[in-house]
Amino acid sequence: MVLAKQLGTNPRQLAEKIIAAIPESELVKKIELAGPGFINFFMAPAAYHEVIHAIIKQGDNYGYSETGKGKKILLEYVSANPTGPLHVGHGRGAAYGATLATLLETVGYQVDREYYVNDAGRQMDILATSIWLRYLDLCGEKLTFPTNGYQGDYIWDVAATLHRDNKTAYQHSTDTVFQAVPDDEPAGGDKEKHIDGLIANAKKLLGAEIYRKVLDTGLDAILGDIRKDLQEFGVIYDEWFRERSLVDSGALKHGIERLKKTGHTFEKAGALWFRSTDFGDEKDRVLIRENGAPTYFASDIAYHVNKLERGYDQLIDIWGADHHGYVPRVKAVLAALGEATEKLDVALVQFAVLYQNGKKMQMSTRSGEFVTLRELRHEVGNDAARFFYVMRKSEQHMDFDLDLAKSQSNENPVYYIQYAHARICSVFRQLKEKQFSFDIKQNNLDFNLLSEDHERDLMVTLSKYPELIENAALNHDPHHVGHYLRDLANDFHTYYNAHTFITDDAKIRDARLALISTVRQVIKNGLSILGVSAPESM
RNA sequence: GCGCCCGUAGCUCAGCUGGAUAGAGUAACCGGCUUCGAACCGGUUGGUCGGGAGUUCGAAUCUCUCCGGGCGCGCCA
Repeated sequence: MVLAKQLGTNPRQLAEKIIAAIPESELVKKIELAGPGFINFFMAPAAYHEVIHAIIKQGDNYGYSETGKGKKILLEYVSANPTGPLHVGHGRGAAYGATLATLLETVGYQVDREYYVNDAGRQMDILATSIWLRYLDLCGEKLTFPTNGYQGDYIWDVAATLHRDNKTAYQHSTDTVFQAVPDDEPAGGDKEKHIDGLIANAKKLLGAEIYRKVLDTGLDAILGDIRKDLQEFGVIYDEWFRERSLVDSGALKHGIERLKKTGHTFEKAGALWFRSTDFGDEKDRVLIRENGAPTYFASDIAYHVNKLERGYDQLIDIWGADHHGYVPRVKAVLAALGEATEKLDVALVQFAVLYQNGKKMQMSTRSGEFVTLRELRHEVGNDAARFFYVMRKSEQHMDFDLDLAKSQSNENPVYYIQYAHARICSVFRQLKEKQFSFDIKQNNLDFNLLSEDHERDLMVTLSKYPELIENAALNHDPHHVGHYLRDLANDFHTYYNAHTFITDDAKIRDARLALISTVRQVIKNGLSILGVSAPESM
């Protein structure tokens, strides 16, 4: 139909010519012209049998390909600020990134997984100060906690550790701590100026060394918690890249220098700027502030330069959708450096909007109001959480009903798929109990006996798996895998209810057992990509 | 105000590189267990694909515009 236009003929006539030109094949029973110009191929049964042989032969590797062979990808994901525990919003990026990484490996890419740790900058100062103020409270000081401080309970935990290990060694009177600090918002002041004043006093009173110790106590505790959380969620990393290391290694300076050499930087009002508008950004961006401190953007430039210099063919960043406005300026950096901007692919993951008791929940690390990823995992289990997250297209806004997730976990299609797997395992257990035996490797299996419609449907679905994986990987769309597995499980359950596998006819029995064992294999392979277990019973 | 993302069945979502009567789950109703696990299966009901215009032989899919929702527009990160 596409060609017809170019050839100036109508689609049906062209289709007839094409059909006439197609050579005969044993695998094709007949070819038909249909509708506005479709060509339908009716396959001979033997064509479907190929897939069973392929799955038996390839086993765990069925679905693998070498499309990306020799190509290296760096995938950076989650990278949440280490200022508090991961919440359910981060879980989506974690599940998406982990699944995408596995998918890309499945189609042959070499993938390195990386977490960028923002352990420098103002957020860290606010964290350290928040901890110290809670510590002072534990020392018996009476004080009003700043509006802009981190108010979560985990801050108390860190403060308690600090107090236990150091007693009152870092105590200062509330008067001196709040000396010359501008009023907080509730008192009619500016909350930003208020917290900045407290930070300045903390640094002055504690001295650089102790201040750093307070900060690191918090950073280590929180980052350690994040690592453990992700690990338990089956989300792994090859590298935890520290923002601080950019300064220590000179990479920050190096990144700025490289950008300077392109001639797209300039100085204005005592600051160093990047003329990102040369490359389509909305406005120019500051690299080095008037006070000499580099911006977060400067660090990020250095980080991306570093990534590029490590020799990757492709960089993938997974960010929360709230950072979408940041994409043009990072792309502008690549353009300025003469790199192809397509080399960096930023995947924006939309927020999960949480509902509890039918009401929308607002989450904020700062205010301490959030549902943690850990709570969710403990409530619904890792498998259900992983599957639920990755069932939705990443750029789709997602409604997450916590009550539903907790109370009726059977709503999650993951159980439907796992059940199919467990059911097949159960059939093989039954087989043993009934004193039958089955060897998948026997060479006298006769798949011509698989003549039922349900069996053909199953074989067709199974044969689509490798192509599905390829598409899901290359389009960065892991959600296709979940939907496919649901369809496969549905084909199986339908088959199961319609026919008996363990029959007295050994030939039919063996053929059917071979078929369902390939179904089990594909379910296992697919769930494995999603980071979900394939239980033998449930 | 400008920019990006989203809008498909009562609800939660697929389908979007243009193709045949728009699909699942769930909810509602009907039916199926003496037989390999009923956490299952079959069926019925349910849709102006947000509205409008355009391109095309053909539009949920591409373009424009409007409406509705989310997010972003710092010498914060």
